[in-house]
Amino acid sequence: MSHTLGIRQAQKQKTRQALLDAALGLLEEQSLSSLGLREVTRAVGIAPTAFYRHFRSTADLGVELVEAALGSLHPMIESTVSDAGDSDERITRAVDLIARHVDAYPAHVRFIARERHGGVQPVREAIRRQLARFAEEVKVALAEHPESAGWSDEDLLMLAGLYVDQMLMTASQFLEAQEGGAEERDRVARMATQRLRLISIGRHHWKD
Amino acid sequence: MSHTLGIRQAQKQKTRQALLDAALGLLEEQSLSSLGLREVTRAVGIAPTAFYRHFRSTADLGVELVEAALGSLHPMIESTVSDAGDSDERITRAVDLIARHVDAYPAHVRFIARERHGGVQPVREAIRRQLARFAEEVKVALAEHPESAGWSDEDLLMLAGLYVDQMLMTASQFLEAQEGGAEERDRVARMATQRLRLISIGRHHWKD
DNA sequence: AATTCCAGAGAACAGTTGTTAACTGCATGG
DNA sequence: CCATGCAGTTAACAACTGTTCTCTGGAATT
Repeated sequence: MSHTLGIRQAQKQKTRQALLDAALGLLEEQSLSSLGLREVTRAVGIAPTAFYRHFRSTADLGVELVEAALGSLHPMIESTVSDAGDSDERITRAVDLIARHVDAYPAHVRFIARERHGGVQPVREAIRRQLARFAEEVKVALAEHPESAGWSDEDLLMLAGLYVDQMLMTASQFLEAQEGGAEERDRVARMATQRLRLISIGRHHWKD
Repeated sequence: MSHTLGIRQAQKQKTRQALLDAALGLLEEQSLSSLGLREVTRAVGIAPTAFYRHFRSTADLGVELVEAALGSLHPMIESTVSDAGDSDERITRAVDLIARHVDAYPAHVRFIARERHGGVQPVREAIRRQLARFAEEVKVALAEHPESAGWSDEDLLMLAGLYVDQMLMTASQFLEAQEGGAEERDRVARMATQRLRLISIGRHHWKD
């Protein structure tokens, strides 16, 4: 159905993706505000000037990285909240899902955690917008649960935001624990599980 | 009682403090990993080489900034948790305290939020250590409350960590809302209050 | 087949960076 | 009062940065 895009545009998208990947790699040990344009092109193996064919600046590249990173996170959120099952097993499954995601896309998680409060305003803004969108989706999903009867819209959004923040926090903690041994990761998993349990309990007694 | 420290060491500490302050100012619109040594000395008005009389590198300076920033935050934590009073008014007072702190030391708050997951490993480590210390203190304070009867040590630490993270999160949100109008700050305050309420409810029903 | 288009190369620009070395002047301790 | 110590200066280094302009080769269009 999609017509074959031509050799030309295909190559362009290929080097463009290479730039994004290289940047993500370099950002493992620095922040975006110190990432140099030449540094990225050197890692890809193209001339510095060719960078401008794809991005206006490294900040621009950063904004696109936000889409990529949070795009990969998006399906996870849905399956975390919307799915049914016992409350406790829903929680352990969510934590497990986060752990797997961190293992699969560590650079994405690191990028979001780092640049959410980072030194590049447009990137912060992009992350903030996407996370607000996530929270909105979670809110809608929560509203369908029977436990949410009598909840105000604002309180539902509060809870959704709490879940989203908690998810990011947990992901970042898994990332830090990645270097450490398996017992360190287990500790993070247990802590995160208990946090979610406490939130869940608070949620069920909210109406009192 | 403290003997007068001499003109010499006094001047040294003065320019040293000037370097720290200048760095904190420059870090409002960038991250530590892109902060240049020359940039800082230029802002202070001394020669670049004089920097080495005080710090080995900008990362070194960053570690000292952690002590300064979290030192100012330390007394706040105590008065947040340990003080008595009705649960609800304790919460609103805590949120108010956070808001005041952000107004008083915005650069400190920004620095911690930014560098907690930032690109400079020694600084991340320093922040992590200090926050762990905070959580430990909060845990001890919580253990004294009558509501904490029957809680395991690990669960108490989980709750303490949740409080600390929540405090930082709220502070960072107040900072973002600082540019916005008063209604934006009110929204943040309300959200934070409700989050703490939910956590408090979960805490009281934990034993079930 | 002839023409246009455009991703990437190459060279050059004015600045910037961290770090070294050898210095100066002044407060300090003997 | 004189010798030492040391915060800060000056000069110079090689290496790096973002950005502009001009050029080229091959795919795309006509």
